[in-house]
Amino acid sequence: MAVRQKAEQKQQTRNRILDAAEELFAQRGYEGVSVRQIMRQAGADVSLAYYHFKSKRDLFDQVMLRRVETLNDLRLEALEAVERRHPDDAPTVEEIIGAFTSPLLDLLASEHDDWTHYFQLIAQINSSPEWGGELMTRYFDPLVSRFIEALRKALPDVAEADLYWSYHFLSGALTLTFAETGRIDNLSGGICRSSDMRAISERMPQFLAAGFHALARRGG
Amino acid sequence: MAVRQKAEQKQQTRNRILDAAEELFAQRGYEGVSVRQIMRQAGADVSLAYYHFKSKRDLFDQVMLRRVETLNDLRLEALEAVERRHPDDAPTVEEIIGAFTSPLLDLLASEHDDWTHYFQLIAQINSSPEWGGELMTRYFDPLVSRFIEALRKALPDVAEADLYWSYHFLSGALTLTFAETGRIDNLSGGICRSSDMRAISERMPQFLAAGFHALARRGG
DNA sequence: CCAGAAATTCAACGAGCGTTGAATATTAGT
DNA sequence: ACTAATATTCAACGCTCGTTGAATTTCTGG
Repeated sequence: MAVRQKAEQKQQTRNRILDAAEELFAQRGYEGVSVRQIMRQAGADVSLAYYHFKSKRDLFDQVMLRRVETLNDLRLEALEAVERRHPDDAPTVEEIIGAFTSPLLDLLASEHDDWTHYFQLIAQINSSPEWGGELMTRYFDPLVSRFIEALRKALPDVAEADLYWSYHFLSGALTLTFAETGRIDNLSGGICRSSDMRAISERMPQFLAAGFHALARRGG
Repeated sequence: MAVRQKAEQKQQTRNRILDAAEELFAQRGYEGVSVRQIMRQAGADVSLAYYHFKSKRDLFDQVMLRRVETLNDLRLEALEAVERRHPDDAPTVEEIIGAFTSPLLDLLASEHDDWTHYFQLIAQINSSPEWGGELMTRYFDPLVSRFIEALRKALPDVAEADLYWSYHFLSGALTLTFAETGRIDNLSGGICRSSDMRAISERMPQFLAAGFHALARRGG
């Protein structure tokens, strides 16, 4: 039964290319990596990249798209689970932020595939003027708006501007943390490790929820 | 009196090159910009770059170095001013964070030169695995350690790990905010603007100080 | 088993890259 | 005014870049 063998192989190659591209883009950025380097790492000929993808830029977009739906679905699911646990009242800010962050931690702990490089890539995109505004908006806006709506319910008296700025600070803390640059390892002299997801999940939602409440008090 | 004319002109050219490099590196990253593009924007010949600087990488390092001392001095000065106002007790967390952030706002408001691109560049460096760990440590570690020391005094019962993680979240929020990617403009539909420094200075220290206190309560 | 499709390789293009050494214009010291 | 030092330009090097079209191997359907 060698049926469907070719199509499977094609997907497999395509994924090997995407894996290599994801890792290298995450490490050195879009412009810092050549198609030749990607294909060398993928163990395939240069021109094969242009059989599977339209251009270098298209390859980059497909790297982004491959995982974004999974991520958004998991986050939405986590938020809905939290809301189901509160049929009458609103969930707490900390619970909502937990639903936003814990899927990232779960994915990093997954055995099937490695999300490390994907999160590093998003971190770089997010703080780049060239890509940050547009790409992040395109891929994450609907989901983020959904979370902000939930946060608005949890903080009924918060001013709109305070809500968006709070989310912005959250976004910065989140992306730097998952960028895993090793900065905190250096700075703390080894007390903290970038890769210590347990330490992060125990602290980040608490830290950020307190920030949200502090700004919400401003308006009320 | 045309004395010293040549040396002045040299500094002027050098600064034109640094200005162009700073802006382009900030927009498209180190690898995304060629020496030729920089020199075109500076209005000078390509090879002049190699008269003033050893290499592209050296040019990049000098872009970093040109402003880092000014920035670190202002921040240290702001911290010491805050401490002078508290001869007996410790300053509050919010005051310390204010000393860390307000120099950035002051510099952005300065008329003499434009710090926008420098902060954008640092934001990208900070969240890049390639540069983030090492470069940030090299340029900012002594100053940051000094601030962490002040924060430790303001939060006497805080655990070391909580302190470093809190600073890490602060660093993420800060760098994304000064990256001015326009993300918050898109997301908020115009309610918030990346360039609204007043809105930032009114909110960021408060938000972050609340986070520090929340984690400090964990240990105590 | 054979034809046609599909996946992969080979070879090359024009362009831009970082960098250099020699030539030239400009200024400084005497 | 002349010379030496300095600042800037010109021309080119070898290399890698993104991309393409044709050749070739590998699999599929009848």
